[in-house]
Amino acid sequence: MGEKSAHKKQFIVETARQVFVEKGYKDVTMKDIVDACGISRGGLYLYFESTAELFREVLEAEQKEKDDIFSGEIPEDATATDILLVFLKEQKKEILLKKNSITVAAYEYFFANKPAKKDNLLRRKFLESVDILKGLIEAGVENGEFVCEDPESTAQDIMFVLEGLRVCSQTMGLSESRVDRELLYIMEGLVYEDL
Amino acid sequence: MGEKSAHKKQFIVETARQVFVEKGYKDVTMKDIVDACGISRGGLYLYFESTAELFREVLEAEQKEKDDIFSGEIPEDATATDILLVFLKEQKKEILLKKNSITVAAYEYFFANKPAKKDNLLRRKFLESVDILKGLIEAGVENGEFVCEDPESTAQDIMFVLEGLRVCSQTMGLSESRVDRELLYIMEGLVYEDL
Amino acid sequence: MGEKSAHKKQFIVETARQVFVEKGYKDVTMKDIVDACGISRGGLYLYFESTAELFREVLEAEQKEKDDIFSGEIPEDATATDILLVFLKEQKKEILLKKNSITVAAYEYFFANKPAKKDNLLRRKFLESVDILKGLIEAGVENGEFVCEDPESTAQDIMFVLEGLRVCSQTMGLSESRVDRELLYIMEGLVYEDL
Amino acid sequence: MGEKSAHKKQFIVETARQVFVEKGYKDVTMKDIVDACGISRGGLYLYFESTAELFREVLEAEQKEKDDIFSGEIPEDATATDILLVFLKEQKKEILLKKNSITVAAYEYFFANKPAKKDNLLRRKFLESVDILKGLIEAGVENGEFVCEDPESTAQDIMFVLEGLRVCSQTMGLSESRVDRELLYIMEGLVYEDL
DNA sequence: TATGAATGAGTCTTCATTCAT
DNA sequence: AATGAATGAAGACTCATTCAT
Repeated sequence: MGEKSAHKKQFIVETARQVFVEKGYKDVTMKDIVDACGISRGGLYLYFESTAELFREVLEAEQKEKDDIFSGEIPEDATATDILLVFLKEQKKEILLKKNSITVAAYEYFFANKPAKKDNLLRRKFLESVDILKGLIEAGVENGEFVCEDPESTAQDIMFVLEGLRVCSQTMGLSESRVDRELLYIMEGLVYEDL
Repeated sequence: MGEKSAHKKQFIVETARQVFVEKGYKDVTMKDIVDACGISRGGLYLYFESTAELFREVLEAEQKEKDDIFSGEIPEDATATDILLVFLKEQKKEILLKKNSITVAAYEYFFANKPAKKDNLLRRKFLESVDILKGLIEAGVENGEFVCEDPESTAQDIMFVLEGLRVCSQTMGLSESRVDRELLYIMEGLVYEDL
Repeated sequence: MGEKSAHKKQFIVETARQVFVEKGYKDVTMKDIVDACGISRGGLYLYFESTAELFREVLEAEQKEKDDIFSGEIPEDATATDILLVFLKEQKKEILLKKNSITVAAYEYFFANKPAKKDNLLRRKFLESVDILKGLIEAGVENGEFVCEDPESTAQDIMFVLEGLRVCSQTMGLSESRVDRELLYIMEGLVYEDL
Repeated sequence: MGEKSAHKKQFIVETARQVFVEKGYKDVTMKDIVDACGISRGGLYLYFESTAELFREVLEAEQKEKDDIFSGEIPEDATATDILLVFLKEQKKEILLKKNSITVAAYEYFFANKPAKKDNLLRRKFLESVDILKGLIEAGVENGEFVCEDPESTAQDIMFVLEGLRVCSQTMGLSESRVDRELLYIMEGLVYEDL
């Protein structure tokens, strides 16, 4: 595949992402992609043989873009609390977003397709996030910001809560205040002053 | 609709439930139902005009069966801790179940269909559960079993965690030990001895 | 068939008439009739084996009701001109009616079903009307009201014009003024004073 | 759509025309068209999304072919009488045709679909014909061939008669002699010598 | 590489008709 | 006579996929 083709492939992936964001995973047809991209049916098949393959590439591209769970800017002298707050704020934003998130499509995809554990992007991302959070909590404990006996479990707990918020937001709707309350609850479980 | 028809309708709902359990929501066609039930195409339409309507009835039937989140047996002299443990154990069982659960289908349905808040079964069930948990925690605090400053937030937190476990289990797979660890984490946050 | 059955049959025919008036002939299903009559599917088949048979009975009932083309009241001392005007006025009313007329359904039926000439109700009615008109014109000529060299051809011409107005009204829409103009044209061709 | 596709589209329209001629409008299914054309179901939908759309194109193609009501040959030195005779002869031919005419299908279509007046092809064609006839009659009056006080009303009258003949022919059947008699009646109402 | 016409399998939905009660 | 549940054939429509150009 030449350079030009690579560009086209990337273009398709980016365009397809929007389609998946808007329609989820299962409802997207090859025609939807073709129409959105303005290319021919045959043309699409030169690059992707199914929506499943295309979706996997969308997810991978997604990963490359934010290889860090902190897409926000973090100042040099930020405390652990600062960083955690930034992280939770970003998660909150994404959780409350009705559209423009690939979340629902990803759930739909992984409900139907169970890749081997090591190939499961959602799982990798989850574990990665747990790890980073764990490090952050340990740092906070170290410098006296946080109180936490089991940083790993706490990190995992936070991730499960976030996943719960995410899915609840998409299935039953969540008000901002309800999300705030939950995130506050998480923070209060960690910071020293509250005790 | 006579008595006989009512039976048939119930039979269809029960049979359809299995189909939804096996295939999720979106992949299920009227033909799948027809085949599973061994009835004619036209016959099914006498009772349900779409898979959506049928699925709603499946969910409602589901609700009627367990109108209480504690389907397990609870002894008269059970402590709050006992009851909470029973509840979490049942949740764990359901979370780890690969199949035989309508969970995935329900998620798929509610991703695609957003009923008004008061009609949203998932939401109703969630809030109901929060309420019951809250009562349980308050009772535990009362008699000195639990330590909890904000029972409602804690109850809600537990429910979000469970929802997170549920969706993670279905999308990335969860080992029993990981679930156990998380549930233990929840319990430890509540019981007195841990402090 | 007992007396009671005859009543029910008549009830079905009358109810079905309304359905045909509203939906034309081809779009009417047995279910439409069943619903309109509030009877059972099987029940309808006891009396009529198809919409075609039912429609024929509707037409026949129609005929019995107005066995005369002059459904309006005609005073004893009416002149030929008076009678002709009454007739044309009634025709005009029917022609301009958007609904409540069986016309379209009848056209649809006879487009698809060509009964033998003697069984063709539309034809019988047409010829009958020509005959009556012819007699009327002859009477008018007799007493000097009309000028007409060939009453039969004139009668037939009038009927063709009315049929043309009818079908044009239903396919392309006709304004009242256009109908008036045409009917006036017909009258002027007959009455003496105009020459 | 490329040149080739345009040909195929035209082929479908022409083939469909025959189907509509044979079965009328309402009884024609997409399958009928597909079978007649020897193409696939999906293929047809590439060009037309319904029988209604297809039928409209058939009508439009019909119009393009004979954009003049005089499809017959008219010699240079023809009199108004000649031309009118040619016109009526063609009309007669079409009226008496049992098949090969799109008439019935058009009636069925316009019974069920009432386009805005300016979009109603039947109406446009009717008014156009009235206009041409009016011009012809005026020319005939000018040179002494015809006697007519109101050429427009007369033209309209002729068109209503023709429409009446057309619909009667298709619903009750008309003998050639009956049509001849009516057309003769029309001519006699115009030409000078008869008075 | 790229196109887009073409295919045909699959699903949805409606309807006339039957038949056990 | 009357009911209405049940059937299955038939038509509408969509979609993944192929293939000649």
